[in-house]
Formats: sequence, structure tokens, C-alpha cells
Amino acid sequence: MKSYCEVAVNTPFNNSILTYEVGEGIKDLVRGDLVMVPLGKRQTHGCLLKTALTAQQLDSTLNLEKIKAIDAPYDCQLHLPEEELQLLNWVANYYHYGLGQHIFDCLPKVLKRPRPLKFTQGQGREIDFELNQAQSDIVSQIQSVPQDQFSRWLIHGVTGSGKTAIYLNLVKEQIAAGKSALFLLPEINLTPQFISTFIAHIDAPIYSYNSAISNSDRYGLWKLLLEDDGPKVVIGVRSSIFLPIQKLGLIVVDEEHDSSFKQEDRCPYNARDVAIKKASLLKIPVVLGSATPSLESYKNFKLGQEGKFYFEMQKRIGTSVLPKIELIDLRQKEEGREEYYPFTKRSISKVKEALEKKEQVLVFINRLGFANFIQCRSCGHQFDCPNCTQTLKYYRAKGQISCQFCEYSQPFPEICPDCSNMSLLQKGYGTEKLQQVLIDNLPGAVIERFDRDEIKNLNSLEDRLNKFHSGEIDILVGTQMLSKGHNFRNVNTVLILGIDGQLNFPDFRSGERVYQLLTQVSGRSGRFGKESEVLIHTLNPDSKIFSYAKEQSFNGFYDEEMPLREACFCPPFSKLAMVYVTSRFQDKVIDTGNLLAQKMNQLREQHFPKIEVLGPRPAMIEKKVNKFTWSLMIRSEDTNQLHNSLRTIKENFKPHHSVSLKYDFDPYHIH
DNA sequence: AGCACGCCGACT
DNA sequence: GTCGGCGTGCTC
Repeated sequence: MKSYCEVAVNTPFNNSILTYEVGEGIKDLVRGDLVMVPLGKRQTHGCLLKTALTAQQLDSTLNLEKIKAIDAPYDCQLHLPEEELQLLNWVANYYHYGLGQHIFDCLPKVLKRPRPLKFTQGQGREIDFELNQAQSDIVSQIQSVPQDQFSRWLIHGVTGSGKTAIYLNLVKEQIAAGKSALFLLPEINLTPQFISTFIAHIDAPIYSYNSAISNSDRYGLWKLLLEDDGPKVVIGVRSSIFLPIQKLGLIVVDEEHDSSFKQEDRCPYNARDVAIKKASLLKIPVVLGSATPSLESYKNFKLGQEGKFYFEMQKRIGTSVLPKIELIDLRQKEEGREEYYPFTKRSISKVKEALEKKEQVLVFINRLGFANFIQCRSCGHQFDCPNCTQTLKYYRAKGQISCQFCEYSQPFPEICPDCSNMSLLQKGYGTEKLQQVLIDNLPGAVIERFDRDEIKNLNSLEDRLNKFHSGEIDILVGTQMLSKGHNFRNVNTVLILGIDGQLNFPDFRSGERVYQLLTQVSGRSGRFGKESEVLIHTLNPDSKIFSYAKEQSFNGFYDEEMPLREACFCPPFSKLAMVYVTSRFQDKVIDTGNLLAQKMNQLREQHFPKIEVLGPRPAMIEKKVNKFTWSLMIRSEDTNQLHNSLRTIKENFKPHHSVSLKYDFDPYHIH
């Protein structure tokens, strides 16, 4: 009597769940075990979902003749515990992604001879500072609920209000109870400071999991977690939510609003939301923290439904004071501004003042390069990428204009190829340009950049930060990279440029992002008692966002933004899903997009009246690396209808072979 | 996504 | 003749 199994296979098609015969070599394996799977003419990996199925239990449309046998386990000493498999399965369904593919995206690369796993033993020192009233209230409230039940908490606390001490106390409590804790951070460059705090005070091994650790450590940690259920702390980025930590007692998600928790390629999950799901499956508390919660979390928690708790911490601890915010009105004309454009007389003199006081300065701009694009003064010709709908950026250090999406680049042009005019304008500015303008205006000062072009790995990151901390560098010009987490003792002046571009970005979250950025950046300044200033260059000084930032109005932004979101029926008042249609042929993309919209509208009329179909429309960047993308937005207040409409499409709508569809549920960046 | 098959034009 | 481009179709 033949026995069959269902396997989540590492392949993109058919939801990745396929049926096989149970061969002799795997007859003792169970759900969650990994196997070698024959697929067409090749072998790939799979994970057993159901075993010991009889022929009668199989889908009747399957041709039994065609079912192959699986004979070999995947010899990697890994398997997926039931809870992890359930979480992975929930994620695959929720985000409309293949389970098998997602499983093998999460699993580490298997090595034959892994090196011993590196980790740090915490020193478990007593906490040598007292919690203030607000902090200890929050800790005791979180500890007052049964720790073997699902509960969720949001700590909305200004930068410097002491969230870390709360996390530390909660984690210590778990370790003392013999359980483990998972601490999620949005970005790897925030890891070092938390690690050192945890090492000092936690009496347990501490593991980190992020893009900087080796494949060997990745694999080693997985194996260790499966074998060892002793108390430990894991500090990691997004993907650590899928680590099989046993006896997990607490999940903390710091900076819960951060977009880095959302995976943009492969399975588009949001680790913050997955963390909440994981906590509910494991029946444990999950604590989110942020100075600027996402509107989703704010609405979700502040309503205070069953099992959801919201805390506010408005005061900074110790000597730190919130900085004074000044708006630099770029509409005002200034004689001779070319010299220091895009700065102003005021902002340059503020920088000079700071340098004279032997203080350091941070300058933020969310753009790379020297000029955003090049245009001919005479005929208006722009230099575009041949492979992408994108202008070429000028990088002066490289002497090239190049595309930010593909490999294309060419030497900086001397003359216009259309009209041979020699006068080419450089439009828009990025970090490279700001650095140059500052060098020209501040002789003797050391000015360095802190952006993706300069900081390529953790070493260069630490190197540049150390040089800044030690005073070798006077001014750092950086992108968002510089805005998160770091504390600089000697910085009391911060400049922000190019914020208008973000304010006017055509996305319902642009206001939220700017508010978060301003708060974040302001937090970099004046954390050590001195008076500090943030200077924002803008053409919209009347924008409400700035006045909330200026007044340090804690909830003003939310009170203003929430009704706007409600009026335009945007999240958190609706759920969104994107469907992206991509192909090398533009006509195929447009045809498929229209067909899809038609089909979707049909579904709306017949089955899912609460969904709304918007589009199709070309993606923000229609052509990237010679592939065209159009998108459909599906919106609904009814999550089930939204899911079911996508599922129906996935099962019944088969586009032309050259066209691929990608789904994004709860999108963050909309392309 | 791989991988093979099969149909066409180009070339030692 | 056959090499190889890529369009099409299949994978339990």
C-alpha cells in the first residue's frame, strides 16, 4: 500500500505545495522535516507538511502515475518545529507568497564544516540606575499580566525617554524565569549599542542575527536554537522573527514604525506584524516601542481594545533637552547665494558658529550624488538612462553620470548630444554636492560623507563614526543612514535639506515619514544637556508638520493626520494590497493590467462588494532594467474580502508567459 | 525560477 | 548540414 505526503517545495509555482510518494528513505520522517525533492529533471529542497496520506485522501485531479517518490532526507540537521511552521504558513498565506519558497528564504545556507558559533556571554550586572516613575509603572504593568498569555503593548516615548531601560528590565525578568527573549531592531547599525547594554546587564548568552554575520554563524545559530532551550537573548533584524527560539517568553520590537521591518523583495512581510502573530501563537507578550509610532499601531493600540495597551512617555530623562527647531525660508531672495547654494547665509553662519565653539555639525539630505540630473541650457535635453525611466545622476568623484537602478553609466558629458551646446546645467543636489559646498565655504574644516556610497559595510560604518566621535571630523553630511540611533556628545547643530521633496512625495504616508524623520533627526542633537538647534531648509515653512515638530507637540501630528487618513480612506482606515504586473514587453503589461482590472471588477460585482479596484497605472518607475511594471491597487475595509479576491486571482488568472504578477499585502512603499 | 524542446536564421 | 537564439510549456 503506497503512502503519500504533501511537501512545501522550494519553487515559485503552484503555491509551491506538491504531492509525492513516501519513499523508503523517508518513511520515518514527520511534518517539519526537510527532504530532497525531485522536480522535473532536477533536485530541490522541500519541507514535509503532511505525511502518511492514502491515495483516497489525495486531490482527485492528481494523476497518480505522475507522482514521484521522495527517497532522501535533506541532510542538514535542521527541521522546523510546529510553531515555526505554523508561523511560516500564516505568513505565506497572509502575504500571498509560496510557502516552500518562503521557508527556504528563511532557512540558513547549510555548510558542511561550520566554524564554532560566536556569541557573547552577558555579564548580568545589577542595573545601576533607578527607573523613574513612568518607567517602573510601565514595567510593573507589563509584568502584572499573566506571562503565559498573549498581550500586546505599545510604548510611545520621545527619544531619550528611557525605553531601553524598560526593555532591559523586561528581558531580565524573562531570563530569570528561565525563558528567552527576542529583540528586533530595524537596522544592523543600531545593533552595537543595544548589544553592549545587554551584555553588561543580562545574565545569559546573547546572540545577534543580521546581515553582517557569516553563513556559518547563521547556520550555527539555527542548530543551536533547535538543540538548546536554555535562556538566551537574540538581538536581530527583520528575519530573526523566524528563528526557532525555544521557550520564547517575550518579543520586543523597537522602532516599530520603521520601514526596514517590511521586506520589499521576496515575501513582502512586515516583521512587526509577524512578531504580533508569533506572540499570539506562542501566547506571550509582545512589546512595541517608538517615538513616532506608525498610524496603524497608534490607532490599533490607543483605542485600547482587549489585550492591547498603550503608554506614553513625554519626558526625556536626565539632562537632555529637546532641541529648538528653526525653519529656514528658502523663498526669501538673497544676494550672492550662488556661493553657498543650496545653503543660506543663515545656515552657513550657524555652522561656522558651531565650529568656532569647537562643536560638531550634522547635515542631512536624503539624496546621493552631486547633481540629480543634467540638462542642456539651450535645448532642454536631459540625460536619461537607456534601460530605465530615470535621469542619470552626476557623481563628481567618479566623473560619471550613472543610473541608480541599473549598471548604466557614462563619462560626464562635455556637450549636448542634441544641439552641441556646451552649457549643461546641473539640477538638484545630493550629499556629494553639500560636502563640496561646505568645503568651499569652510576652509580648514574636515567634512566627510555618511551615505551608501561611502559606507559599504559595518567596518567603514564604525570607522567613520569613531572618527566623528573622536573629533577628527567636524561635519558629517549624511542620508537617513545617519539619522537612526546614534548619540553624538558634541553635536548641537543639525541641518536638514531637501525635505520638501519628501513632503511633496505622492504617497499618503509622506507626511508620516517626514514627521518621523524630523523627530528622529532632532533626537540626534542635544542629548547631553546643552542647548541645541535643528535648522530645516524649506519652501513650505507654513506646513503643519513643521509646527508640530517645532512645538514638540507629542500627539498633534496624530490628531491632524488621523482624520485626513479617514477622509481619503487610507490605512489605518482601510487595508491595501498591490498587484504588480511586470514584463519586458510594455504592451503585454498594459494588456494584462487592463484585463486584471476587468477581472477584479467582475469579482467585486459578483463576490466581494467591499473591495475597491484602483488602476491599472504605470509604476512610479515604469521601466527598470528594461522591464516594464504597472500596478493595481486593491483597497477594502474588509480584510477577508481583500485576501479572497487576491486568492481568486492567483488561482484563476493566468497571464501570458512573459508576464509575471507580484502581490504586496499591507504595502509600505508603493511602487 | 529552471530546464527542455522545437522552430527558425546564420555560418564553419 | 548543425549551432544557437528565444518563445512556449511543464514541473507532484
